[in-house]
Amino acid sequence: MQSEWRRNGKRFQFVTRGDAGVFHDNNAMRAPYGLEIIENCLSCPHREERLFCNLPEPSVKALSAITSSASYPKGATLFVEGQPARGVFILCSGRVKLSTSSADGKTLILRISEPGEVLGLPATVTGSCYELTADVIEPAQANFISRNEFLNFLKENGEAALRVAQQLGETYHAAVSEMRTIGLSHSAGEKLARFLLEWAANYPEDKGQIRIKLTLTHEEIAQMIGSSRETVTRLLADFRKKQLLQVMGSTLVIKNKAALESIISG
Amino acid sequence: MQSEWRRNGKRFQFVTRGDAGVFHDNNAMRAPYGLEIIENCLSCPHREERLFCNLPEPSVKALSAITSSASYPKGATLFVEGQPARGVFILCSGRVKLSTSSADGKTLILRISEPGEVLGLPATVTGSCYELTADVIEPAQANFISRNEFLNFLKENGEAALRVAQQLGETYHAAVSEMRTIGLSHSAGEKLARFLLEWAANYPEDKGQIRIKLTLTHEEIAQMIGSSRETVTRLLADFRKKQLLQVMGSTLVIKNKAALESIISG
DNA sequence: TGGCGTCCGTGATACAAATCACGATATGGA
DNA sequence: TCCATATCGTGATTTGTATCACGGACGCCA
Repeated sequence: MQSEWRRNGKRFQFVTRGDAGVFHDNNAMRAPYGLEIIENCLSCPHREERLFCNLPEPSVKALSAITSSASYPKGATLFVEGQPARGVFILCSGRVKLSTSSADGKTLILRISEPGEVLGLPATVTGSCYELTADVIEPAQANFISRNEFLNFLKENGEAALRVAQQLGETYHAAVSEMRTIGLSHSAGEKLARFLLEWAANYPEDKGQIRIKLTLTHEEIAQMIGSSRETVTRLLADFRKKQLLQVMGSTLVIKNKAALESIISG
Repeated sequence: MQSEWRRNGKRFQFVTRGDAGVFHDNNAMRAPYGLEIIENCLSCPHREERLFCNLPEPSVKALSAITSSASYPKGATLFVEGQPARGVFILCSGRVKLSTSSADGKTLILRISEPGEVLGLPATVTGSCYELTADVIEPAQANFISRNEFLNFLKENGEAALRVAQQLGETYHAAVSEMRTIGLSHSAGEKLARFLLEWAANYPEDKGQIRIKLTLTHEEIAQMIGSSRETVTRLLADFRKKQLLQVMGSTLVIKNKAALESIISG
């Protein structure tokens, strides 16, 4: 199995060993991203955390038998939009960017996946093509399960199938949420405020202030809210000037949550 | 069970008989939308079409035992965004608009549901709140299954759970597709072209021409592509002037599909 | 150490599209 | 049939923000 892809004007080549593939950029004169099969792991720290927590013991064993773990460096690509679904990736560590892009190179990021999430699930269960591209933005370790084995497993384990349905429901929920920030805003400022508040929802609040970690470039933020890099820069500067937030490296402190919320109300 | 909601400045009251509820607008001085339990139907024409086609016979029986059918007039609301999920609606006939709206009344339509689709599925399986509002735009008949009974059914019927997962995957796919039209376009014209082509994908092509039925107001189209009513009117007029399409009442003929596609690309 | 690539900051400019405002048509219920 | 309401069509105006252009800061590697 070997094929080529184009994305953002760069040429990509698909390299696979076993079933878990990884893409590398042929234009960059570097060694191909290493793909290292670590083990048939039973002990991923997130194995039981979300998708298959508390499954009956036989199911867990059956699952681990078909799972293979691999690690991916920053910049690696788990799968590409439009490519027939090979299977699912259960993210154990690191972070992965899920995006789609148009013919002219514009990119829309739908989601930054955290450890514990399952990537490629919708396409795998429906048997269609991956609808998004998954790029590693922080060195990641992931468990791969091929489509056939995964579907067979689900057929045998009704409980797991229900879990999968739930995970899909949550994924959909997140997508709708993302659509709201992009589609219901009158201005870019509103979009950015919505984005920051949603991002902050995962962090604890301490008397009106929230410290959040935002390891994204302005460019990437722009791609998440559907605006340009420059406006993101300007808006962040603006928010800082208005004492709404504070930036120290990759950590961002929301100083005035209420004011941010009032931006999205009008 | 009785409660009130606010949406777009109007007051709604929730009326339920059995488990299938319907909302009506108290400001309109009309009789409440009728909710008429027709039968515990085994014979919905779409029962077997999508979600539960070819299930083993006992499963079908179990399903029909917990299903109740009702009909809803135009303007009725099956469920409202933010309301705890009561169950799923399997649409037998008619069409339903799925939307979300912001505090200031702006509305984003995510999808127009056709017969055979299952509404409220994501929220029901995850046990959260409906993330969208479902309004009937063409008189509809739908089968309702309450959350508890539906989940129990899924636990007992692994095959059905898998089917549900697939349906959810397709729903997600459609959502991503919608995001692309809204998020990846540079201009409103591009969005409209994307929307029309996607809509036309369900209709047969006859030597470059496609006749599609588009029973949506300009306002609604605007809410689907995230722009204003006026620009939709202007753009449609523009497209007609350029011989890209032709409008006769609620049917729309795409005369030059290639040209529409070229709008998207550049 | 010097070069190179990526990322951030900021000005000037142009243009698309939201908004406002109004009239013309359709539509549907009493 | 007639009136009320929804929907459409179009002009004038204004504003937000994409885009272009450039310079500076920083990290990385030869």
